Amino acid sequence: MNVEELSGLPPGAIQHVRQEGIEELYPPQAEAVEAGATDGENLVAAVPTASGKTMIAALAMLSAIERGGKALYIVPLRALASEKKAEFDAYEDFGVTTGVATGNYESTSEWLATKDLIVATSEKVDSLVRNGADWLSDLTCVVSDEVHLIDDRNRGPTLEVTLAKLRQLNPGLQVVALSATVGNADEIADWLDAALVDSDWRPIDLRTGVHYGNALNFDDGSSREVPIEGSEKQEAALVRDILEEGGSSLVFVNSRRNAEAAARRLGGVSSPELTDEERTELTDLAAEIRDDSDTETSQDLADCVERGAAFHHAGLSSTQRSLVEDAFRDRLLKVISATPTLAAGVNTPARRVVVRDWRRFDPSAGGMAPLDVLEVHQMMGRAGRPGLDPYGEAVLLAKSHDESEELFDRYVWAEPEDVRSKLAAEPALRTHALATIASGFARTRSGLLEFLEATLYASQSTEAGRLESVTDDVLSYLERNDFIERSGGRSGADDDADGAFTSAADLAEQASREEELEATSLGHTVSRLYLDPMSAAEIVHGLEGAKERPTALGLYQLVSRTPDMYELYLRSGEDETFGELYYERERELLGDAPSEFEENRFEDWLAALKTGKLLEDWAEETDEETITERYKIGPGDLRGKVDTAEWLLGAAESLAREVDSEWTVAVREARARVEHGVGEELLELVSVGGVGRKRARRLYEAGIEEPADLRTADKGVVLAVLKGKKTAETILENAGREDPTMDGVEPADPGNGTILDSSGGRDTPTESGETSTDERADESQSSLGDF
DNA sequence: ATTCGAAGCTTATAGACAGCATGTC
DNA sequence: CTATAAGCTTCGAAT
Repeated sequence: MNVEELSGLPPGAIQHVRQEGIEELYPPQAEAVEAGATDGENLVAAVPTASGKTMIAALAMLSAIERGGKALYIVPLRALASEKKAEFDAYEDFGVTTGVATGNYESTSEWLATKDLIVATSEKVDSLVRNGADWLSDLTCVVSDEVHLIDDRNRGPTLEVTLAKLRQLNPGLQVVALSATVGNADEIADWLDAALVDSDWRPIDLRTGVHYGNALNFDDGSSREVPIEGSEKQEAALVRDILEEGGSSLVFVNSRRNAEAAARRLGGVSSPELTDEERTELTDLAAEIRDDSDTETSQDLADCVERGAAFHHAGLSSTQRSLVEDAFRDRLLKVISATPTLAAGVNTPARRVVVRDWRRFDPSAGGMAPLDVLEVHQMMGRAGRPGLDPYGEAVLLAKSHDESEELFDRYVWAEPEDVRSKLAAEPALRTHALATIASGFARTRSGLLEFLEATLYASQSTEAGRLESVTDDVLSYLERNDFIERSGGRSGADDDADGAFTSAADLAEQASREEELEATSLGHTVSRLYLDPMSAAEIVHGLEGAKERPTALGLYQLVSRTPDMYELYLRSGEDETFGELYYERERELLGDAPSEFEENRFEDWLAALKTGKLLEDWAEETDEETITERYKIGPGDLRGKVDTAEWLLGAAESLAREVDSEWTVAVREARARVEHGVGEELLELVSVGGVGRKRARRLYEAGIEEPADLRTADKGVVLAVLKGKKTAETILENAGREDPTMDGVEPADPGNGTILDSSGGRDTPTESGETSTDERADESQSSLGDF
């Protein structure tokens, strides 16, 4: 189908598509159009990555917008949200505006109402539904990208419930679900009342194979000799082999450490192939990476990058991840070794993909468990860069002939697994049952069950009554913890828990005499805050049990033990370290500690203490390098923890207000301290624009203790402390100083001179610059060892 | 004695959404 | 209870 044949798009859209160099639609795209994608029909497109899925979505969204509607594009990752946003921004040429809604990249709800197309994470959409964003009812088209993630134990139910809610909210809504190729795309299509486009077609040929010995054998029967030289590893031979032809590669491994070690080795392969120009650019890139964060991980990454290789995992900061991804896309980096982060993330295609490890540690399996076919296929799908590579190659590594056979059977020839709903898991249902009741989607037990009937779970469920019994467990949990109330009707729904209802009439009759379920004020708050009810219960309980003002550590440990915080892992020997810390600071901790004899629970408690201690270190201005080294984590982990703590403590503050806790202020202060990473005494300074933890500390040491001091302090001192003239001016201006200019001001040593502006400052205490730089340095030295 | 390397033993294990209101060094 | 690579430590052989 030629793009000229498309109808119903905004004027200019076709021209835009042609400017992108697209004349003909890919077969799956044409199929999607024939299935009614541009006519508002529901559609499930199960097609490989990089086969033009976004185009299918775009055609549906643009035609919906042209008909006067509004479109929503749901993505699983924040990084993908910004990637899509950048892509859709080009539609502005023909008058289609795009907005983004994610947790950290914020647009106000009113502002989103003015946009034609909105990109959001599934959680954000869920949250918007809970908070009743009124523009949601204007939606006429919803796209769900990577819809197979419904299978994900943690986040799948959110997507599933959100789609069900949007459809209920908006009966005429067009749903377009984009999925990787999965076993049961037809089931998903049935669930969504959608037409199905199920295709293996790819714009670039993908050859998959297994490397064993010196040979690379492909699925089409062809083979290629890839000899191993000397003591090099298989993946090194494969990377070298394709690099000699000018192709880049992506190596997937199963742990961070392996990713780093592999990148170090692969640098030896890429380095000799670099041109002088590339070397210079890579040196700059390495400098940017070191600049972003001063940690060992950054150093290691920068060292690899200088040699044309990189590793990629969640320990990297988001900046570093983007730098690596961009440089790889620009063909500056020749090889990346990555954990699964890269398989599901933003688009980073390579000529050759090597899936080195096909087993991963999984404690629930008691050891190494094989990866899902779907996951391996997702990795392999990264092979082949449209327009750059003649074909893509995906290679698995075998160490024996038997393994080679197994890999062919298990992954090369195998069909991906079915997508199975995980909604009946109690943690998921706990959250979504509350949200569904709180936002008025259901008012009774049977109403809730009726709503759940509209989910994929119900359409897949084989175990009759399972959803019902989990629902009852969850409802009684919610009631016990004061998140919902039952009123009217007969008391207790349990008496009919075992008799599954059969007809709609039964159901209606049951509903009519059934008690009402209503969220309490606390329940509403919890739902709106997007907290797991169990987290909320833990926090409320902890705050209510506090006899005296909670310390920062107490609050940090409290939020760290909620299910919403991904705890740090307790390493061997650390149970002792943190056991000691626990006895030392037991009094600060909120709530009841489990007994030491309940081993698992006590260990969780200590793991939360470890996480809490990390947050305390951060709030005591310990530098990034020290923390990452002390806890053996990457900069990305630290920022992630701080971010989550900030969110949870913000929520905790709302909860504290809700239950009239007397510790609201303590919570707020603890939150502000993690947010800025500073001690209590710097909280005021840090509120001035341009002043962060480092600058605040230096200003404080120079005797400038609060924003008011900035307005009266000697400019020379300020300049000496803040280094840059421009920085100093901006900060003084932000502090509200009348005359912030630094023209003609010379840096003045605060140590032996006056701190006050000689021309008449007011009440700045001269004696307060006493915490000397040396003292602080000593402090951080000694705290290094006390672990 | 010193150095180097193979062999044996120990150790540790992927990812990342969310409130609210604005901006680090 | 299922694995595996990396990174130590140890031990032995070659220098």
